[in-house]
Amino acid sequence: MSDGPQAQTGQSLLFLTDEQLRKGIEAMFFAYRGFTADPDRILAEKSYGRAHHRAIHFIHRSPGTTVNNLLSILGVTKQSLNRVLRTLIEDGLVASTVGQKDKRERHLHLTADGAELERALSDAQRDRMRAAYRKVGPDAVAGFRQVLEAMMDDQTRHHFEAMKERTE
Amino acid sequence: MSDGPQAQTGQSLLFLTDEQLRKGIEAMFFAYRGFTADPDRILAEKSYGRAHHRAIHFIHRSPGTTVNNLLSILGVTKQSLNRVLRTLIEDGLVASTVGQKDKRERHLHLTADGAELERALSDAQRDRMRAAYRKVGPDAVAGFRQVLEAMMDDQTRHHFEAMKERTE
DNA sequence: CTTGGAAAGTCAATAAAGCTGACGTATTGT
DNA sequence: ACAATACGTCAGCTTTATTGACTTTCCAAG
Repeated sequence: MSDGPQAQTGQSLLFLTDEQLRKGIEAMFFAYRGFTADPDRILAEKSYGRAHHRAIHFIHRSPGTTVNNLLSILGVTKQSLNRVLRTLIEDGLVASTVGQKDKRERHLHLTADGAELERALSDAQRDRMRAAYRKVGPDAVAGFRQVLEAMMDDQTRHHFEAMKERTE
Repeated sequence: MSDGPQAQTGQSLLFLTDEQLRKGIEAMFFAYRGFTADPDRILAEKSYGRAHHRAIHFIHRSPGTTVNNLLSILGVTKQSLNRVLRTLIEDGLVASTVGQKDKRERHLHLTADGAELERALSDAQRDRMRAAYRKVGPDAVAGFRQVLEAMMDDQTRHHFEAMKERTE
């Protein structure tokens, strides 16, 4: 699998042509679409959308998070998140409990059903990612992660780093 | 910048934990959002959306492409694409010409104005990607591209490969 | 203890972008 | 001649987002 001039190492990257960059842009577009395809199918069956998936994902990763916190991570408006959150709570996938220290806050957790759905969704994505990782090897994976982090907004990277520290 | 256990090379990848995979999933989410943020701002000014961006991008990359071809690349319905295409043609960014060989086909091209907008949009993304590439170096970039390609659907990768061959 | 502001929830209106289904027209190919 | 293809379009629907305005509850500072 020859990968074109940009894989020749070192020097060639100093001549980053628009064409090479454009291919990176497209790879990002196509890969992201493939990346969301599996969960989308599962979600469609339950008539949920990506918004629900994102909420479930971040509640799973940060149990007890507040609505405001979720808002700043997801970068959407309160109204948008609330519509999603309401259906998840009604359907018994997410539990909302009043804060002990600050009673204005609601702390969000996944219920057993919610955790089950989270599992199904992330299994699908993990399988795809695991397959990709296995295919290309650890060095490529390290590079992948480095580029992704470098492409994030500063504020976004801050969210990401903060969560990394919690678990790594 | 230590990058956790998965950067330790070789062996560690055989123990791909769910946590490590989940971080890859999130990095993908955050990076994609950062990646589309710049063009989104430009598009919002002209009251266009991402759908317009995608159409412009692929018409630029494959000048003279037909509607059906664009449909299969973008993976949307005829009606969805048509709504976007109509506004682009009305606004004078895209030209649609009747096919010479097969007069049922319409061949799509960017006008001067269309090319100008394409340039503005891709410049924003290229700058971000160039910055990321410069930051992490050529080996990481090669790995990045390899993982992205490995994550695509087979059919999608076929689109991507086909276009690669045209230019590389 | 009052009051300002923060956290959350909600109502209404709007928009972008996708979908399905049904049709019509021009053109091609069998 | 006739079926199939490529395109365009009409109508109606859904999801996901937006903004603006408002209420309730609650914390904390003056």
